[in-house]
Amino acid sequence: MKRHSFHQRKKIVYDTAAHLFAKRGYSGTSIRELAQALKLQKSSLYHYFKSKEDLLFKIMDDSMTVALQKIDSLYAYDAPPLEKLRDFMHFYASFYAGDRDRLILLVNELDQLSPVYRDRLIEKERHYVEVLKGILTELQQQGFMKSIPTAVASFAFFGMVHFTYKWYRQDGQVTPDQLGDFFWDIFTTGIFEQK
Amino acid sequence: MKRHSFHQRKKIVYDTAAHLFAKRGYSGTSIRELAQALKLQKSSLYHYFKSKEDLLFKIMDDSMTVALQKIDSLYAYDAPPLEKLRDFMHFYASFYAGDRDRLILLVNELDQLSPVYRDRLIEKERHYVEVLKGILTELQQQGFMKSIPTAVASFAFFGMVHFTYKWYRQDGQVTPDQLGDFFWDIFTTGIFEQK
DNA sequence: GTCTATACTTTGATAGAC
DNA sequence: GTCTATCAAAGTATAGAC
Repeated sequence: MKRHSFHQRKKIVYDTAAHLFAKRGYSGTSIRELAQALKLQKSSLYHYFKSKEDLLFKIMDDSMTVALQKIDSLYAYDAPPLEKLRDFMHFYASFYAGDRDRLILLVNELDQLSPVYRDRLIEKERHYVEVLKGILTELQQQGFMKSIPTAVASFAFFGMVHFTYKWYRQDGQVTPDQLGDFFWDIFTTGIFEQK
Repeated sequence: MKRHSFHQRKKIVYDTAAHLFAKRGYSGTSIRELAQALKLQKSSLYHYFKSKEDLLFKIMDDSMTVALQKIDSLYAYDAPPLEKLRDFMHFYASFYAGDRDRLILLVNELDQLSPVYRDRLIEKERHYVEVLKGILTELQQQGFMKSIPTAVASFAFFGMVHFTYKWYRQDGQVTPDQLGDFFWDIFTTGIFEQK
């Protein structure tokens, strides 16, 4: 560890923690185990975070912040809603296919945080949903979309994407980009053959 | 508690455990907390299960067994694949909308079990997936379905349904049956307006 | 920054009286 | 079947030397 800079070491600590938390759960992972994985003593870890909860929060917050920045940058320009939807889906599907550990934490471990921390993340989470709902509303107003509630449709989409961590493997036959294509296809026109 | 039969008491214990495990996670819930919720002493609980892990396993196994029985009974008769798909989706969507706690455990806590227990459940889980993949394969052979990989389509569906625990509330505006309709609609023909 | 040593709490589980 | 009492192990976190 000493061969790296503080920032590099910190990243290793956080990545390793994210990996263990994702694999065995936040509550199911002890500081001891994290220390063993890093070949450090428990006490040494507290140089990189002030508590276990603080560690989880920072991992999750960083991940959401990065994702939100990219999503927002997708909308700096004014595109037609159909194009926005396609971009959103491809970005979202591939972003988390590329960082499975973080996806797992964001989906599963939010409730492990105490209210103060949790509320700050829920607000960001809401932002994701609102972006998609906004696009769908636009699509409906322009007559492109069925009259399904935008909330139901949004959560159907997030369900498809978030669930990928249970089965999708990046080293398999389907690339993240293809995955985005499949999801786009299913979500917009369904699995049935068009007549 | 004493006013009920052993079977009734046991059900209360297991339901309460399922609720706590779902809410705060298996690792995040202590036997102490469960005892408090039931107004019993910790030690008294061990009359109903032999270990915490045993408790989790039994809750999950019971739930999967019931679901599998119902799913299999849906296929005792020979229906066209289109009808099977519709039945499967409606059953699945409404079954777990009605027992949110169990759904959460099945989706989230499988990895908390040691291999011996886990493997038995994974086998049952595989059965769910195989049923749906089988239906989709039939649909493809008969030319009703696009050439999307059946695995991707299956997991897209399970993602939509499993994710409901994050947002769907039975006391809201959408009934479980309507939810099944919406999912059917999205999954088969997508959110876009048909031309 | 990392170590040793330690404080203190909470954990799952058992023994044995009633 | 529920209780009191108790245990060993594991949990998070801190103090202070180097």
